[in-house]
Amino acid sequence: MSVRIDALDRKILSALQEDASRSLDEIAREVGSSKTPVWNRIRKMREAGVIGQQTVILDPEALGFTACFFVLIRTSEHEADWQEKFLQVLRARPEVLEAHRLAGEIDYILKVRVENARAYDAFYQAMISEVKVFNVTALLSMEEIKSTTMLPL
Amino acid sequence: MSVRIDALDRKILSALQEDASRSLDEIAREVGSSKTPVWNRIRKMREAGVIGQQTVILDPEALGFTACFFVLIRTSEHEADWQEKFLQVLRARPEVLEAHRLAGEIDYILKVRVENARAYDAFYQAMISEVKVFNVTALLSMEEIKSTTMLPL
DNA sequence: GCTGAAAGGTACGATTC
DNA sequence: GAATCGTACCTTTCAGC
Repeated sequence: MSVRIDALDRKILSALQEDASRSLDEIAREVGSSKTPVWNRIRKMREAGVIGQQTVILDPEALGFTACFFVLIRTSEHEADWQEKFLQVLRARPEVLEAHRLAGEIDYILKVRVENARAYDAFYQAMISEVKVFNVTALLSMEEIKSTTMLPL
Repeated sequence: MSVRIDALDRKILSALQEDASRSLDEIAREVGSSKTPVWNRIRKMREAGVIGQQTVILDPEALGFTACFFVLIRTSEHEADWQEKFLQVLRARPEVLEAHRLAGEIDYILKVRVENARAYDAFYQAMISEVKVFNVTALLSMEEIKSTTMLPL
């Protein structure tokens, strides 16, 4: 499951994060190695799950997703059953891009991307009808200052 | 700049989001078209910026980024100069994966990925030394329930 | 663990309808 | 707007160092 990641691995990961469309040759040149070793390392890291999904970042605005909310949730329920149900609901809803369970007063935070405020309300109504929550605060994003998936390797 | 996105475009985007490593042939088959039109549409959407960076999702835990914080920031400063400085600071810091300017009482939210709590404190100290903020609340993630970059097309 | 080469597949552009 | 084809390049494997 786990792998030792050395300096060369980190360089490879960094290059892939930046632009996964480049050829092995280019990446090998950039990290100061050659094709085969780079390819073997990538394969191993894929198998180990260090490298996950290969994807493409789309422009949400261009596709009509003009509203982004961060949702702070408090609950009075802390049983395992309730939590399991809640996680299922979150995972099933594609507009929930991120969900974290938190330490402290606020129990959960969600990042929700939708077409507009009405679509958010539809999501909110659907969520509270499926699972009981104590308090919900929605923070509306006015401007996406920064958004990256790149870890600071 | 902007493009009309039709149903076929959406299918293509959806397929690319899911797995950008597949060949044109496979994608064409999946969306019910053939290579050339699919390729032309992808090229146009890339040029228009609808399709952005092609990347790889890495496992943060496997790479030692065990701490994730959501940071709620209030400021007393609302002049353009201050804001410009603040944005520069956020954009320059690679541990800030997301930053949004918000409507309402809380002015900004950040998502910060770091090695551990000590690294977060280093980030926090650095940030407040560079720019004046009124109030900062850090929410510590205990569990990443869900994390995706895929828009619900 | 690295190098080099070889085979099969793939992207991309030109051309044609 | 879509199919066919050709070339250059790219991925993947494997034998030898």
